[in-house]
Amino acid sequence: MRDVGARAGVSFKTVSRVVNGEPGVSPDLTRRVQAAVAELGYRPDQAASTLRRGDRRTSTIGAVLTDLGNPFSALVHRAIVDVARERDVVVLAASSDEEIARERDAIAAFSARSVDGLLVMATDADHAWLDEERVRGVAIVMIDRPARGIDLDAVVSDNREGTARAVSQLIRRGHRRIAYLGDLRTIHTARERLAGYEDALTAAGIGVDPAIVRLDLRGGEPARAAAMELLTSSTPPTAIFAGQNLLTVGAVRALRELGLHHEIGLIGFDDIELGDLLEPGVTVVAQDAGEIGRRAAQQLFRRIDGETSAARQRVVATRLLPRGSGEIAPRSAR
Amino acid sequence: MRDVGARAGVSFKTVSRVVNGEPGVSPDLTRRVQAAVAELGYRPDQAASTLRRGDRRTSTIGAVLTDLGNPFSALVHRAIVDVARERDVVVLAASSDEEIARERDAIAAFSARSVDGLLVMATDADHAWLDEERVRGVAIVMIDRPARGIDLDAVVSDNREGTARAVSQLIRRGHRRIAYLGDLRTIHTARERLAGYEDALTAAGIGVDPAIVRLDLRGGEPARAAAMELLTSSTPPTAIFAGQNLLTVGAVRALRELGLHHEIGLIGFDDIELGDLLEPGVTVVAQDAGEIGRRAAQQLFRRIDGETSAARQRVVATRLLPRGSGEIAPRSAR
DNA sequence: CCGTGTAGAGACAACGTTGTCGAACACCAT
DNA sequence: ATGGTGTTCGACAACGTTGTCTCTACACGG
Repeated sequence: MRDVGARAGVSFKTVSRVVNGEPGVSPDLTRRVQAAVAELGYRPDQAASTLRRGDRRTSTIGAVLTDLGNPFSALVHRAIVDVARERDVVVLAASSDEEIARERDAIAAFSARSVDGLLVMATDADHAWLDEERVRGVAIVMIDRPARGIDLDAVVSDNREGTARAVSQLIRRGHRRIAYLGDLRTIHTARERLAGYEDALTAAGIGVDPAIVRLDLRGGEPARAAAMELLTSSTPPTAIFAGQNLLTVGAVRALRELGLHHEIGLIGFDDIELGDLLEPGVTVVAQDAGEIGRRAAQQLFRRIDGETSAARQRVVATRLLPRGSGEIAPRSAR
Repeated sequence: MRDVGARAGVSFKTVSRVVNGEPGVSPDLTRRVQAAVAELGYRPDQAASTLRRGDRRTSTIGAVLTDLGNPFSALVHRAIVDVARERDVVVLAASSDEEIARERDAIAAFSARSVDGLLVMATDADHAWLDEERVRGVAIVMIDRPARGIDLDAVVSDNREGTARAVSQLIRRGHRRIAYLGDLRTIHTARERLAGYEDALTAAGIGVDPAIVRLDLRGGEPARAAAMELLTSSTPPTAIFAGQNLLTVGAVRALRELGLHHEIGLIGFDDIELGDLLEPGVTVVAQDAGEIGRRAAQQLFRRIDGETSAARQRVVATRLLPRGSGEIAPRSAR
């Protein structure tokens, strides 16, 4: 700035005025300063500017997602970045891999860089410590899962209802013995989906048989193994509900291996790519990842802009996409 | 810092020393300062620190990818963030959507925040202007595509060779009439893959028939339409090579619709999820997205650490994954 | 012709931090 | 007792900006 001022024959303060479009600079000087800026390739330092300015805004937000490589997180992230771009805000992102330590490290790193806001896909732990950040003036909105131990905005899917609707459909088709494959019970959404499964069975007057409920499955391979075991047991299920996208893929693999993909009903939670091209197509409860990211980001910016209403949980509806596998009736009902 | 100093009964400079672990502070004072830091919940301001420090490092880098929601970009991004995390560096990310204006906006936004380095999946335009950033001291490594008009490090797939190998395999199976579906010719990798296709045909003494080469296809639907047209023409191809993941999906859909998926050969560039579960499995030339992101990030940090050797292009090998569709022989050769 | 108002520009301080220097003090050898 | 040498700390300036105040010059009205 000093150099630009020297070149234009003005003080550096006048350069500041021109750069920020403040009124009260004569057209003549404005032109000269702009020329000098262009010649020297000067660009203002945003960090120094925020340091001095009153509002202390960095126009930067942070997003902590479970796994940036997972399609669901990736779509959420993309939506966040798109909303942020409209406001000339940039986004820092990190993967927590469901580990609280990583999540805290990421938030600390973002906080040290004075982000204006945080979007967090929370691991399963008490999040009361987030209050420290809030006190510092950081806006926070939870994504996909509410926070425990602190009252914060959240944007989530209707995990429980979506799952219940899907399981009810299996029941309507005649299934009575429906197995459940679930992710880590420490994950809030996994618990919600399990509850939805139980809701549907209970509502239909069918008890929950713990023998065909397999939980804490982490990824496709454990899910495949669990499904194999269930299907080859003496009292196999006639349908399977898989509570997460990778688990659904594992179940598909097991059904293929056993040649049962046209016999056993299957519905998965969360869409899987090309699910419609498989034989049969894989029926899923699809989440709207883009909508979740978008609404969370919008809410975050409302908070950053000073909205002070009570924290609120917003639910984004899931959609049941019938593609074949979920419409298979049990042999007994054909 | 001032407050912490007051509380501990020392000057704020001593607090700075303790916080930064500088030697020469008595154990007694160190303890008192640490206690005060904890009590007040003090955390240093990274921006102010960088402003004052000599090296001007922000421990922040920026990544401009084509589409953060696309699985390929997402995996690259994830790998970058993982490498950065080991060095306590955070990552800003943006989608360019192949638009040069968006790319420049993103880079300008990152630059204003004084990133230490940039990773760029370049749109097809002259990138000589990137020199401005380099002059400012920003390290730059190109991802997936080299930069035009400026000599910069790059980490890319062996698009041309990978495609040639795959097309050669189709030829070995007996195919003579192999159609090509390609993305925008403005994209560097799309041109390389097309060249690989031509290489393989030429090497086998088969001419390139422009009638079965369809270019500038943007996404799955145009690809499906093009494949439908080709397959229903009077002289249809016996095999298809699809030059991008979404185009491959489009081709699969067309083949399904026509019931030709067990008749016509198909190989796609870039892996598609569940490609192995389709009937037949989809043979692809798989890129190692994680490796590309990892190596690019590592090279970037070497530059940030001061490596000054000449710019170099690194090639990450692709792998041909035979899954069925690429091993179908033409009717004439059965 | 003088006083007053106003536009335009610069001087200065401050944001939170770190680099540099020097002051105060303790300790040791002479 | 004297001088030298560390050790420990604080005062001060500076990083690149912006907010506030002040100063100058000029136009205008009475």
